[in-house]
Amino acid sequence: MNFGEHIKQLREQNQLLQRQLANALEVDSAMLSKIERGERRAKREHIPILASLLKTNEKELFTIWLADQVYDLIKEEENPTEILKVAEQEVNNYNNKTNQ
Amino acid sequence: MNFGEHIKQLREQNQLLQRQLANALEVDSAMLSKIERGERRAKREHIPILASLLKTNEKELFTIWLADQVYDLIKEEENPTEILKVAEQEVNNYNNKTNQ
DNA sequence: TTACATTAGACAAAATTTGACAAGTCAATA
DNA sequence: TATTGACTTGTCAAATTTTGTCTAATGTAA
Repeated sequence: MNFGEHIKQLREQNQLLQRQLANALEVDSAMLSKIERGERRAKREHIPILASLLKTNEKELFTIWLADQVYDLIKEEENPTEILKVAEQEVNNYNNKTNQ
Repeated sequence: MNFGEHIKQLREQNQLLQRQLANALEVDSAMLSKIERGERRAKREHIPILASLLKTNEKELFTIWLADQVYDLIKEEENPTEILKVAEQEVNNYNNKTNQ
């Protein structure tokens, strides 16, 4: 489930209209439509507002939001999993350096 | 090992100067210095040139190059590993959809 | 000192992203 | 069939980000 679909699903569960979410985020509803379809990106500061309105966990939503951007970066490549693996090594490597 | 450090190491192994690599990439050497220090990003079309001059595997270098961008995206976050995990689920999910 | 390699800062140019607006589709219903 | 409301689409200028050069600085070895 990518970010946009996720938002859409939660929005429908909560019986909200795009217009209402859009209003809360201070964008027009065309913009929210784009966000749901992944044509535009929600802003970082939109996440807490969305989490609150959609009654979902903010950290989790934030994680999905960022994971979506990671996915965008690698989805067209032939070895996306390998790329993620290397990125993870970087993360672990950095953790080792700072935590010792 | 991030992309810049990697390039630098290979460059030194091959006893090349920044100026020489820069020349091949058609940028000035200040630019190559920035690339090595991660202050600027190499272009996609730089990768094959670098792989060739540095006598290293192009695909692998390309993977490191992209992994670096992924890492940049998540390194400041508190749960980078979790973000990668979610991104990987996306990848797998998409593979399932298209391969069945 | 001189020469050469590398780095740093500033800045304009280029590229990308953003978001509003207007017009469009679609479905429900009067 | 006309209307209304929800959502989508295309366009475009504005805003933001990224890029790469230039100049000056720093480091270093002869």
